[in-house]
Amino acid sequence: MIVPAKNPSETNREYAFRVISENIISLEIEPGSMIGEQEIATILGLSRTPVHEALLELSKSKIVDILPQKGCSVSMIDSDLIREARFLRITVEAALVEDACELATEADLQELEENLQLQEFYLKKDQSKLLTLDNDFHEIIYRICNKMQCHYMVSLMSMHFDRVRNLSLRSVKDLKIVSDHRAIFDAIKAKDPVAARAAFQKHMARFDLDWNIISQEYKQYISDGKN
Amino acid sequence: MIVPAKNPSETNREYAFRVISENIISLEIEPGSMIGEQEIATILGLSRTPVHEALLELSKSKIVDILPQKGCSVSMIDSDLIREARFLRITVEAALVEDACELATEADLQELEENLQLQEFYLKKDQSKLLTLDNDFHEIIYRICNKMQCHYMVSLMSMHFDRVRNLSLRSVKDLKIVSDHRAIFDAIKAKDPVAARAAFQKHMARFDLDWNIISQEYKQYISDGKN
DNA sequence: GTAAAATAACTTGTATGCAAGTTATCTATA
DNA sequence: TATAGATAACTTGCATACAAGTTATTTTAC
Repeated sequence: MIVPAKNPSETNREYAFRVISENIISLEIEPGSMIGEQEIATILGLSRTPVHEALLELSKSKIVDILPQKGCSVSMIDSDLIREARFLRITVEAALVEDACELATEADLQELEENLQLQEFYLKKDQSKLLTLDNDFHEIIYRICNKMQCHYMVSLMSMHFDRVRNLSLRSVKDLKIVSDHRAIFDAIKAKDPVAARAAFQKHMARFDLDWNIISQEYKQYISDGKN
Repeated sequence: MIVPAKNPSETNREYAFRVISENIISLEIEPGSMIGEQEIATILGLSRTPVHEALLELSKSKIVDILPQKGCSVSMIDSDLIREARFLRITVEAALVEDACELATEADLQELEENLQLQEFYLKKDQSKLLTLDNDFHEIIYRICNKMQCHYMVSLMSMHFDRVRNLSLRSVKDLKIVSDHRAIFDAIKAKDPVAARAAFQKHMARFDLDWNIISQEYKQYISDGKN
C-alpha cells in the first residue's frame, strides 16, 4: 500500500478516504483482498474511527464490501457495476457536453485547451499522468455546467470503471483517448452540441472493445466468471 | 421530530439515517435549523456514533451541512442543488424508460400496474402516500434496468428535489402525477421508447411550473433569495 | 487418527471520553 | 453605559474501550 503524505488541510477521515481510494483504483490493493480497519489505521498512523468512516463512504458505491463482524474486502471487478458506472457517465456527460456548448466561457475553453496540451505532452512521456488529466478534463466540463454535486456522485461510482480503465491503459496499446478529448473540445468550442454528443459517445464506446481483452488478461480479478 | 420504531433488521446507523432523512424530506425538521448529534442521539436512544455516521452520509449530498466544531444544519432549499438533482433524475431516468421498453418482463409490467392502481386509489384518499408510491414507481424502473446502484446515487441527491415535491403537493392542487405515470407505463408496455421518453419528460417538466409558486409561498426556507 | 466441542483470536458496531475549536455569557474596566 | 477580555458552555473530530458476532485453533472424547 502506497502512503502519500497527509495534506494539512484535510481531516484524518478525508486523508484515509483519499489514500484508500487511490490504492484501490491503482490496483495497488488487489481486487478481492481483505483489508482490516485496524490494519489500515496502523499503516496511516490513525485510529480506527476515521478509517471506519472512510470505508463506510466507499462501501456506498460498493467499491468495498463491509461484512459486519467479519471484515472488509475490496470488491472484485464486477461487470454489472462497471456497466452501471459507464451508463451513468455516458448518460450524464453526454447531456453535459451539449450544455457546455452554450455555457462555456472563453476562460473555460482555455482551461480545457491547457489540459489537452498536457495530455498530448504526457501521452508519450508518462501515461500514468493521463488518468489524472482525463479525470480533470471531465471534471472541468461538470464545473462549466455547474454540476459539481453530480460530479461527486458519478465519480464515486466511476471507481469501478476507473480500475478497468487502468487495466485498459496497460493492455491496450493504441490509445485514442487524447484525440477523442480534442474532438469533444473542438465541438464545444464550435458550440455544436450534436457534434459534441457524438464525439463523446465515440469516446466512451471504446471501452466496449477493451472489455474482451481485459476480461481474459485479468481473469483472476473478475467476479463470477460470466461476462 | 417524528420517531418511528426501529426495524430490528437495521443497524443503529441505518435507523438514524432513515429517521433523519424522513424528517428532513417531510419538512418536520425545518430547512436551516440546527441539529446536534447529541440532541438526535438522545431522541433516538442511541450514542453519538451512529448518528454522526448517518449525518456524514447525508452531508455528502449537501442535504445537511456539517460545520466542524460548530454544529450541523439542515440545508436551506437551494435552487442550484434542486436543479442538479432534477437534471440527474431527468437525464438518467429518460434513458432508463427507453431501456425499460426492451427489458421489462410481464412480471415487471404487472408490478408497475399494481403500483399505479394504488396511486389512483390514494389520489383522492391520502395524498401523503403518493410520495412513497411515486418513489416506488421510479425505483421499479431502475430495478427493471438493473441499475440499483444508480438509483441509490440519484435518490441521495433527489432529497433536495423531494422536499420541494413535498411543498408542491401542498401548494399545487391539480396534480397530474398519476396520469403521467400511467402514460409512461403505457409506453413501456407498448415497447415504444420514443413515447416513453416523451411521457417522462412531460412528467418532469411540471416541476418547472411549480417553482414560482413554491418560491413565493415558502420564501423563508429558500437560500439566498435569488431564484 | 478423527470428529466434535470448547476456546481463543480475530472482525466490525457502538458507547464513551477527551481534544480542539466556536460561541455565548459574564466580568472588569473605562 | 459601552466595550473589551476572560471564561464557561457548547459543538464536532478522533481515540479508545467494550459488545457482539465470526473464524481459526486447540482440546477433548472416542
